[in-house]
Amino acid sequence: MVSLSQPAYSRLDVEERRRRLLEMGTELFTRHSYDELSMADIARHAGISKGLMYHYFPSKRDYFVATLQQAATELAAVVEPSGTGTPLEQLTASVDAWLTWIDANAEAYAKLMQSATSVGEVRELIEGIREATAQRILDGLSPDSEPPPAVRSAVKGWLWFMDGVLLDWVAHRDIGRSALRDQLLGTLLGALAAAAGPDAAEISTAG
Amino acid sequence: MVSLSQPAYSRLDVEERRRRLLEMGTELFTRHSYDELSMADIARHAGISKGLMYHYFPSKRDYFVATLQQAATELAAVVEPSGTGTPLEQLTASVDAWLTWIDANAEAYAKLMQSATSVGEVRELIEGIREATAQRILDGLSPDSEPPPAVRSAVKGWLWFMDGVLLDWVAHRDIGRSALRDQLLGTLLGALAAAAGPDAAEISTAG
DNA sequence: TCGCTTGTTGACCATCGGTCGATAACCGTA
DNA sequence: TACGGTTATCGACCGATGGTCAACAAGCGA
Repeated sequence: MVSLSQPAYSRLDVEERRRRLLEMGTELFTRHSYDELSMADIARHAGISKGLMYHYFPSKRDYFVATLQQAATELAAVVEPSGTGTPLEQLTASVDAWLTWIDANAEAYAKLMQSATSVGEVRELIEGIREATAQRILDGLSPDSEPPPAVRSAVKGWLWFMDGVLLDWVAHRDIGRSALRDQLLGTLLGALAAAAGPDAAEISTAG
Repeated sequence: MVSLSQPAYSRLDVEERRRRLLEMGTELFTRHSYDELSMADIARHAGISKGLMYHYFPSKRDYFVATLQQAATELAAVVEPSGTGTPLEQLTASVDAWLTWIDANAEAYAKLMQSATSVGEVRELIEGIREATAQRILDGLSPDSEPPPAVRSAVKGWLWFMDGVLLDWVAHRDIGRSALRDQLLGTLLGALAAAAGPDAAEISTAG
């Protein structure tokens, strides 16, 4: 009477299990915030024991970050400049791709930005992206020389500007995508002009 | 032998105790991050029991937010526009005051921004400040009419720009305060120009 | 000196992230 | 079909944390 014909659980291939857990995680974490979910919750939701979660992911944070990795790499590929055209053209294309992606994944983007609230790793991840992007832009501006502090500051700040505008955008949705792209790029030029000093303000509009 | 002449603890007036706890908190939280400190730690540091902490503050988050309140109101008063002069002059003064405050409290500012990482309430607090500030600026731009989406977006994004630039500033400290102020204001003008459309870019430099 | 008010304590609880030895499902082999 | 080894999986357990609460006692007024 004790032994049932059906096994108490089914063994899955490691990669298969891992894949399922990640898939489920991406969905769970877009619906609930990081600390709304306990590992016990997640495990229960997956129909496995909590211990097994830790067999596949060393920590809750690791699990969370891993669920973002997929979207992150996909996103990085999209924004990656083509390598052809002037730096400004490349940047325009990148921003355009970036906006298109967010347009389609607004919820995920907002959730990501908000999740920086709970998970320090995400903040570092975002900060890392900003840093790398800033470096690319600065390289495009002056490939060889060290940029003046004001220019570095302007580019860095502009990336914050983008996130602020984009969060506003996904919240309101009352601006066209191409108009927004032009506005973003225009602001970068304005910021660079301001960085060059008030006397040089006409530089940005002259070119 | 059991009873000592000295009492085991001393009773303090409620407001006095609360004041001390807040004062100690502001100092503790600028040295350690939110989740580096447990309530037990804090209580031990204050020489009281953990239970008493919860007698004065309903939760750890509440305690944390309360410690920020003091600095936040002080800061709001500093940045509050004088009410005299043109909107641009008022804004200039506000930014200047803002930079001066950060110059003196760089550590606290960076810590605050970073602590948004751990405590959702702080993020909401910052977001609330941005919202209110944006409204003030928009009122200064066009007191009566609803601003166009692009303008609202530009102002909102500029406030993010500020935080990005300021974090960069406190990290590097390689820009003069007045130069930075001019750069910030110049960027706002550039952002507004970009919001008005690429054709109207000369507006910002014409004035 | 007594008794009341209430600031204060310390034991206690649920939950969380995380660990680990035991168990049993599945596969290769005979 | 039975067996044995591999290892995916379980579930009991741990220390720490945020939070609760009944009981205690410091200080004050009568």
